[in-house]
Amino acid sequence: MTRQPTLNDVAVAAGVSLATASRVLNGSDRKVSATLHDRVMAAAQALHYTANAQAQALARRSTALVGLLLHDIADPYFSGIASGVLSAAVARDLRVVIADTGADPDAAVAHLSALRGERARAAILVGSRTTDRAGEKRLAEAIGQFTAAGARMVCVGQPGLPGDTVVPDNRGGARALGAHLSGHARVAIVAGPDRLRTVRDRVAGFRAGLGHPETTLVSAEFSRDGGYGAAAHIPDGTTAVFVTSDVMATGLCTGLRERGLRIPEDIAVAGFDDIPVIRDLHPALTTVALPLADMGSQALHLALAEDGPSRTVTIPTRLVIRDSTSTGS
Amino acid sequence: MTRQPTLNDVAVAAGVSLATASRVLNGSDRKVSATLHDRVMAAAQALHYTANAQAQALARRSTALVGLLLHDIADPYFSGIASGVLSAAVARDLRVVIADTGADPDAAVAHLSALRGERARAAILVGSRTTDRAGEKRLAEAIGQFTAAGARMVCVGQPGLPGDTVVPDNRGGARALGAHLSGHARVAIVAGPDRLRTVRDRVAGFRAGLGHPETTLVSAEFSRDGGYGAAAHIPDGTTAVFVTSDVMATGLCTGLRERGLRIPEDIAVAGFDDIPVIRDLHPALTTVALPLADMGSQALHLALAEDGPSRTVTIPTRLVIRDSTSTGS
DNA sequence: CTGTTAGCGCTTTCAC
DNA sequence: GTGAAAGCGCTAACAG
Repeated sequence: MTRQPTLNDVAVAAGVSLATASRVLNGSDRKVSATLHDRVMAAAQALHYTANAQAQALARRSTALVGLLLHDIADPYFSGIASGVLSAAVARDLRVVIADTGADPDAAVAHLSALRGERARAAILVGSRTTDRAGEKRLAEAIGQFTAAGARMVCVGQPGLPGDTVVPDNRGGARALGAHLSGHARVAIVAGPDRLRTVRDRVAGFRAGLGHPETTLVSAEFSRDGGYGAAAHIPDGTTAVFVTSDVMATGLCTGLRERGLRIPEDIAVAGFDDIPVIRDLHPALTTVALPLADMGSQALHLALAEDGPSRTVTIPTRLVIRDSTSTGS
Repeated sequence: MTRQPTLNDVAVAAGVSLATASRVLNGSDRKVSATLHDRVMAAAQALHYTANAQAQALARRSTALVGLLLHDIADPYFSGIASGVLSAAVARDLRVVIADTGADPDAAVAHLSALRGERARAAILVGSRTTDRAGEKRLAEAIGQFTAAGARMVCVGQPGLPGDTVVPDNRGGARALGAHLSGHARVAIVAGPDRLRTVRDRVAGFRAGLGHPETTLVSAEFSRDGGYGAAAHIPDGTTAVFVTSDVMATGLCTGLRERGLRIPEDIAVAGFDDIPVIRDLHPALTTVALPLADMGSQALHLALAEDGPSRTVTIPTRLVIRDSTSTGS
């Protein structure tokens, strides 16, 4: 546990001033003679010098930190987006501070405050789902304080909050899927919480594409278990189900199967998002594909904007028909 | 984009000294009179003051940062562990800087160096799989420099590197699975890269439990596609396959099915890890269960140790028999 | 109990 | 081209 070498140590070892050492080691436009440059580099190398990021941040009044707030990193939807954020971040030499917000809206508020303390350049909030109006308001307020400090806020998949937004074309994608299933007479929808704009858009789009009203609407948690539980509420005779997310659909399929229903012979099932694993379900799941990693990268790019007004990036979707609806249409 | 209020701003607003403001706002054991305390709190509240984490770190010579380095956050094995790390971190008021290391061993080296610059308290490295000896050596060296600075290093699922270690009982778990499949005469193993100790332990344990040699050993990438591709190399007549990870097994099942094989009637399949989604495969996959989130929390706890020698935590495993091997045994 | 003051390690004018 | 010195915002002795 030796003390980390400081820039001063390097300067002394190289026989130059602090300023010179700083100029050669940490990108400055000022010129330094080749001789001194090499001496400093050699000294830094020998001492295994690494600049103290905190001290730099303090002196420079800026950091390379970006916050990534997501509902649950273990959920493939979120980890897919996170993956895109991480790869874009490393390409831009940014560091990512990550946190799960879970079901608690105030968790996001708390993390936003921490990020403000860390002087993060930006924060990316992915699909925080808040249960209460009051919580949502506190969140909006926290975002306001965060951006007031000069930081950038990007929300992914959840429009309506201040800041930049990356949203899929939920309505359009769902409409295409509805059209795909429009041949079915008895259609059920398993929807996540109605308060979520995402859910509403997907349901509305699906209905528009279907062309006739669904026979059943089941509301459930936006999780695998939510979908699993919803299986019990699908009426006999239903021939197709649209589920507002793949994660839910995955659970639903298991639940339907336990009821003795065959997919797609007895009942077709389609989801939304295109998380990787659904092509390995049996049958593989029809879905509306989202470029998850790409959404993450785009969010990071928005996060880098120096200033300017809020922008919204709409992500196009793509209908992917697989075996879970093969007898449909 | 107003300037963030500083502690000095708060002190002035409250009419107290910098020191007093510091004492009430940022936990000190020193006592402050109730009057001043309240005045400071009120001022801080009014200004939306949040301490500059960098300045604190510099003055305190310590941070609340922990690094989390994983192969690929989009892989459910890693995101499961990450989830445990995050929940343990938030409970201890630690911040997590995350990065994917991918296939490149030097990515881990680079991130470790960045973490050193950030004066992170500890780093958790999850299953970095390096291809070359030289890279591994550079990694060990980077870990050496990291810990020399007084930071703690924890490796998860990958013994052999300096620092603390969290490893599952791969051998024991695989042995139980081998015993479960010992009734099969023609057994194949689909193994990840042989250079990985994890893979070797799982293969060795499985063989010990099986009690007789397997008929085929297929080597593949430690990924879904690796497993998928391996399906082509399973000889006809094989009645059971052990795959060294669930992610690979997931791909393998799809590949086998495309060959027209029924699971488990024609061929039983078993994996390892118990990632959440495998219970929703059809048939649900038999596996050796690992408490992924728990492993992550344990890693974080090891990361918090003040000092002392390296420790190793062995994680017990549990055989979970599901339908993919139901005709086996 | 409260205030003064010297740093923490680095960047950045401003002189030389 | 190089160096001296003044901070960046906060903590922690050290005096009162």
